[in-house]
Amino acid sequence: MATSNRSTGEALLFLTDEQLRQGIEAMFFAYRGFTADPDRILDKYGYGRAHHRAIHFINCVPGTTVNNLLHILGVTKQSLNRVLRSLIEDGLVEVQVGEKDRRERHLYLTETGQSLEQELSNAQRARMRSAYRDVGADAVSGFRQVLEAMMDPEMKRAYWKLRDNEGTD
Amino acid sequence: MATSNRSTGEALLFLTDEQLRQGIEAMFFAYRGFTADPDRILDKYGYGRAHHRAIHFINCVPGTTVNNLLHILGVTKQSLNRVLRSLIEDGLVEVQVGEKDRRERHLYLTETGQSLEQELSNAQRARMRSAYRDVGADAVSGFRQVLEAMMDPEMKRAYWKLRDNEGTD
DNA sequence: CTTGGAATGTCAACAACACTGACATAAAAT
DNA sequence: ATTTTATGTCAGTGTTGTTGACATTCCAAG
Repeated sequence: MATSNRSTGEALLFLTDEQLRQGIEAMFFAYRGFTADPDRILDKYGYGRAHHRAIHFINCVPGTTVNNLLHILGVTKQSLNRVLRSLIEDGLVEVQVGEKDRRERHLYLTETGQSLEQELSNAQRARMRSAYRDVGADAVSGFRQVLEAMMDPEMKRAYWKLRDNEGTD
Repeated sequence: MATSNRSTGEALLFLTDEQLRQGIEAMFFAYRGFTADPDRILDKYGYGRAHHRAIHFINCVPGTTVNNLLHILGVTKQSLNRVLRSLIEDGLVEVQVGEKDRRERHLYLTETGQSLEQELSNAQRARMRSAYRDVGADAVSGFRQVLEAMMDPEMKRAYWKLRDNEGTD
């Protein structure tokens, strides 16, 4: 095996291409599991993953503007607009024109929207909780560290911004 | 320091909805980073993520059949076929009719295909390697454990089957 | 050997959701 | 008054998933 140079410091990080490839595949299969439960629920309502993402972050940052959501989700406004339109038509999302800047549209989940958000995130959390329980707290900490290290710097900022919001706002 | 307030030391399972939600968002943002580099490369050649997945697993299990690939990727044969057709036309994948069962098509990467596979996986491995180095071996182990625990049982089997193959075959 | 069913793979059409580009509207900023 | 910003809309395109229909091949029962 490739772990022949155990004595040197480098060997502590088993960074063979083989190990890295396994990480890549684990990421692929795990993400499938990660989205499987919400996908089944969304299908019932005729929605897709794009709707889920919008609902998730509107719930997370109530009153967020379209532009803000755009940056978090990393899609074009045309793409987001299609999704938002259907959510608004179906009464899951409410729009409020900004008071200070009346160009802005602030987005909120209605009660119906919140209930779908609950249904979706309950399913997703259940899987996450079960995985966490299987492996223990130390593994979870490592999991989060690696994920964060894998993000683009921009995304890392968005991620932290969301985490700050919920503490202060 | 921005690193989380109380993650490392405690052996408790902090399974609050809030902590789980952060895990969900980390997964979302990290997967974006995970696919960003290959996506840029694929774009140059006019391919998409589906092509990447096919190339990856054909490289991983040379001579695999269409049906086998179908199950690994979790798509319909029609969807896979479109992708395979373009890869074959472009000379990246080679098809061999099965000797024992001539209904089967065995898939192999050509030299051109292998070189694209290298380009793609080098980019993806570079990010993975960098993330691994940032966090250390223990965190990596935890990362892999959680990912595996998040997979559907079916996918976990596929994941292990791939890891077995490369040792024996 | 022939026939019918199962397995495998291909072709065609369609839907979801991303993209770009062009344009419209309204409001804020200069 | 003009420019910039935030948002929304229309049209067109591409990738990737879906279903339905069909061709090919194998195998087994008659």
